[in-house]
Amino acid sequence: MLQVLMVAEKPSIAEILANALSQGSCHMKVSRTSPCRVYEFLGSFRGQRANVKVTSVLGHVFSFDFPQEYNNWDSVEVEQLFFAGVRKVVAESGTKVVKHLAKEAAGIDYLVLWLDCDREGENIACEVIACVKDSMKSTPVIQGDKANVFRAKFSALTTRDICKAMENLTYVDTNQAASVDVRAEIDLKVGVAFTRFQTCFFRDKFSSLDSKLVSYGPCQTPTLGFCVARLDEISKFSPETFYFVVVTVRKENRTSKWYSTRGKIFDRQVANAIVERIRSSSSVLTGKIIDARATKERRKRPLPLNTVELLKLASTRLKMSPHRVAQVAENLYTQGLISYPRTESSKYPSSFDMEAVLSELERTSTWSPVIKVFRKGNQLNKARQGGVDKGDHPPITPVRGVEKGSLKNEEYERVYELIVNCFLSSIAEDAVVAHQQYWMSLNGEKFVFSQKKLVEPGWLEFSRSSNYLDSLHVNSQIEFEENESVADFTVSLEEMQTEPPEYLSESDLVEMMEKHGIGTDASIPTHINNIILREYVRLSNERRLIPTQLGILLYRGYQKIDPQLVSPVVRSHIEQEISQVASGQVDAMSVVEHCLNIFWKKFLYFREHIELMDTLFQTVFTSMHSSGKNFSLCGRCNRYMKLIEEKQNRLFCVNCNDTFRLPSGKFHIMNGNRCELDSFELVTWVSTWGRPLVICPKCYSDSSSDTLFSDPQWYPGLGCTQVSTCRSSSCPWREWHQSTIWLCALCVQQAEKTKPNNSPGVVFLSPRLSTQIYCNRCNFSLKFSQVSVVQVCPVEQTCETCHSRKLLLERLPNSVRQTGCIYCDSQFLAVLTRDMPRRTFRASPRPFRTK
DNA sequence: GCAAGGTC
Repeated sequence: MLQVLMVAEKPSIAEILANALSQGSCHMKVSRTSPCRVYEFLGSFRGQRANVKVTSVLGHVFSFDFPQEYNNWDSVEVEQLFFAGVRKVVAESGTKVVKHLAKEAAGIDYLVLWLDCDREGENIACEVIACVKDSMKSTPVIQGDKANVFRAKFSALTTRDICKAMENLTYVDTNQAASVDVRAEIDLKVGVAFTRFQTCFFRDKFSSLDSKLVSYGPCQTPTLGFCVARLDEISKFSPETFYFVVVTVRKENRTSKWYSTRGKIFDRQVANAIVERIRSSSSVLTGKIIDARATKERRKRPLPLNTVELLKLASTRLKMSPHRVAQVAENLYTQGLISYPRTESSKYPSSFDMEAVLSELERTSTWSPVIKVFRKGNQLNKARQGGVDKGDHPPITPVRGVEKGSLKNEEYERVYELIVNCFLSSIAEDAVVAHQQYWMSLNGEKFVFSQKKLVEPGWLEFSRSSNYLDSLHVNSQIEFEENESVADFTVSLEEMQTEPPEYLSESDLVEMMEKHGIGTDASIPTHINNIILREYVRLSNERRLIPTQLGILLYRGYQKIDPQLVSPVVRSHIEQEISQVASGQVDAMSVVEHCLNIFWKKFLYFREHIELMDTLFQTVFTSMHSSGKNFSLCGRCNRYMKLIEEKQNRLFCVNCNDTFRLPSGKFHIMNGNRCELDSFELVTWVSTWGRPLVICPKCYSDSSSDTLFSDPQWYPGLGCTQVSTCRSSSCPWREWHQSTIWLCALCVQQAEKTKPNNSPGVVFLSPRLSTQIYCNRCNFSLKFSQVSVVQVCPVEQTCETCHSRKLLLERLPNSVRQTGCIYCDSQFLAVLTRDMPRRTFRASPRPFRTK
């Protein structure tokens, strides 16, 4: 019997496929180790009996990365990244998948690939082939008569569509797959190179720039660009005052507002003159209706829904972030309730069965009244002209009818409802609005009054943009007749101001990104999220994107150096080149080389002119040179270094132009005590949680970056006195280290309970008052009573049970000497009492020095 | 530590 393996892009689709293809007769193979489920059934393949297995991957199995040696930021020249040979590595989510596929493909005759029908899908298809090539019965052949690897292309997860795809198997499109690799390599190299360079350049330069990463990306940066460009429009705007001459008419207890046909008047004097002229009329003033006109206006029904439109609508109407909407829609899709939610098409294919969707909805009690209304008022229209069929997937529509309240939560309900409403709107009749207008002449001035009324609601009945609908539901129209005289009115001036454009809304941004080809419909939400996370923009309560200072500076900097870097045009250009690879017109290698060559040159230019951006940063972010106060002495040049107290505390030597990172907390100067190793002046560090400790800024800075918390020799807070980095035996502060005992039991207990990442403090014997023990992190503190001399025994004499260092005591009054462990020896515990008051310590503070 | 693209 033939052995056939089918692979989908995600587990949920594998399940749907298996059920559809086996008519529900498949069974799930249970395996704890597999990352993805496997379904099995007996069926047929190409006319033969076959044992069919259906499983999946979890998106991409591989991703591109630099070889290990390129990962060191300090040793790799950034420019070299452009010439590095990148390799495909197993992606984090793919580690188990590789083995899983190889195992399931053992001995199969045929492989059928059911990945999503886009370029990424073709690329993943190739990844799957790479994983199974050594397991299949014979070498994979992906084309021609001898092919044993096929591609199934489906556009909806209905049984009908799935079976149709099965009957029309095609081949993997390697050109499309290659185009994805091209994009990946270019994005990786360009993004990483610019990001590393910018980050390193600015990080240690500006004290108040506490962002760790100053990233650049071919998608995220142009996205930021859109937001700042709008800010520019807003700041360039200068408001203007304008006036309307208004006549308020009362008739049968109702008022109507009539506007002068002159429209906006920007000159106040002119506007006043007009009002005065009417008011000062010598005769009794009456107006006369000189014209009445009724017209009808068609409001076209919306186009069928695609992803971008869904993201926009959900942001404006449901106030949901694009990121969240994408997640919810994806879920509705995998539950089989809506069609594939990532599509660019806004035109139903000719085969699309609207009636089937309608009757599916009609089966539910929630939607059946709505469908009834629909059938009564609407012909089953073909959707409006003007949509495009991108050939990927059909527009987003409901697939199954769902009762209200049966979905996971409110968000799901609302997104589903939006999709149903959009579907109904798209196939309903156009709406018709009656437009009634009257003209009146008053002392030579002409005024117009207009009112609208919804005559045929059409699609508006299903659209939830109720604001618009409400505005049309006027109680009743006010009517006038031609030649009618109007006597009861007042004339006034209405003052208004032109308004600046608003910050970009999420919905606007999504639209602009789509228009310029920035990101895919699946990744647009991620990019928006990204620039928020990096603090280049922030999201206002009205879901508008407001650039931050950092975002603005970056944008302006790129504009000064190379405006193309923030321009969407570059991305579009790359996309075009890639499309040529996808269609097989150009080979992948030459496009990679061509594009990287361009960006390499851009990089060199950018690096050469970075001071243009630097100047901008200097105006806003405080430079190290001008901030901070003179503090302790540099061990190299013996001049004062500046202490900069920000999120990340630092000491900066203006003379050596070097930065030393300090832990968080407060610092005091020590009177001239120097580190024996590097001559840097020692400082006292008072952390927010514990006791003061002495540290050497240089030793700390050097050690803190590469020391692991798991190293028992290093616990933050141990200060200069810790063993692993300080090799000086004559340093007087080594005494501190010599008095350390072991980890604080209370901290350890606490860490086990709550935050395992927080390393515990260390208990040590007070060097000043040798009858006290305290922890440098928590407020744990002990005091000896009836003991005269206490010392910490040498390192070699540790407790066999708990590894803490033993203490030497001399008991009063007989001066009996004994050694033991404070944690394990009961006789020790007897002379220890808990020392409640928390002591504070200060190492001879003195006034700050000045230059 | 860094991109963008899948999906979890």
